[in-house]
Amino acid sequence: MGKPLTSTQTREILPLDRAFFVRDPRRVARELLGKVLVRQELVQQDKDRQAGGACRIARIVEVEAYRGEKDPAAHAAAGRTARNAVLFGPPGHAYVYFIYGNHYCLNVSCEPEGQAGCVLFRALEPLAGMEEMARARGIAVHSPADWPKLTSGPGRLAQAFGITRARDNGRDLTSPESGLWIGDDGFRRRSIRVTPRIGISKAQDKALRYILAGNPFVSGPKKSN
DNA sequence: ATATCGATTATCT
DNA sequence: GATAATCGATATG
Repeated sequence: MGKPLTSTQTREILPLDRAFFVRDPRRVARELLGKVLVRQELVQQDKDRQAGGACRIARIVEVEAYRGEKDPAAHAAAGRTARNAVLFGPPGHAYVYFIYGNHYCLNVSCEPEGQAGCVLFRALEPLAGMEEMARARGIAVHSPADWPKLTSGPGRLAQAFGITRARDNGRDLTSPESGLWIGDDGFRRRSIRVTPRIGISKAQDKALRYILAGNPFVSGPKKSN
């Protein structure tokens, strides 16, 4: 691709703390742009936690905010159920749901416990572990031009990171110990764009989709980027 | 480039 | 029984 991508340099990644997620999901969504999602299994070795297995890292470039019971398009709109219970629990945890009989989608819970706001991950820019992502996706990747097929779209990124409801629903995304977490690698984003959400049938007028302007990994029709 | 459609199942009415 | 925060394939301009 001829376009400038966000940095792929390897630097220390610091996990986000719980307080980051104790805010309105619109604010959390905006702040999550430019952060990274990490899948890194940790194994017990002697008395230390060691990194084990392939490490997958990707930058968050597109998210949507869902506003709990105030939001007709949110899964929590009708109150707490068995499916959405995580949304009403503590902030910073993974809410994973299964959709269209085919795909998983990843969200992170926001706001204080008892309030059900969340942020949906819609697209990522792969930074490391692309071979592992391709294997998880079941596709061949021949060049960087194929990378968007790994993580552009909520179903795709979940599959690339091996995320399922059975495995990851309720996982604490603030701790590297959990093997799936969100961190800050020092990247400083430039402009952000806000648009209506994609793929919903209710509350379509509200602008609650946040993207890194011009990033080639953002999903959906080009005009919405 | 845009449009339409089928797949496939957990969840809720 | 209907629906759904999607994807990939196919058709058409």
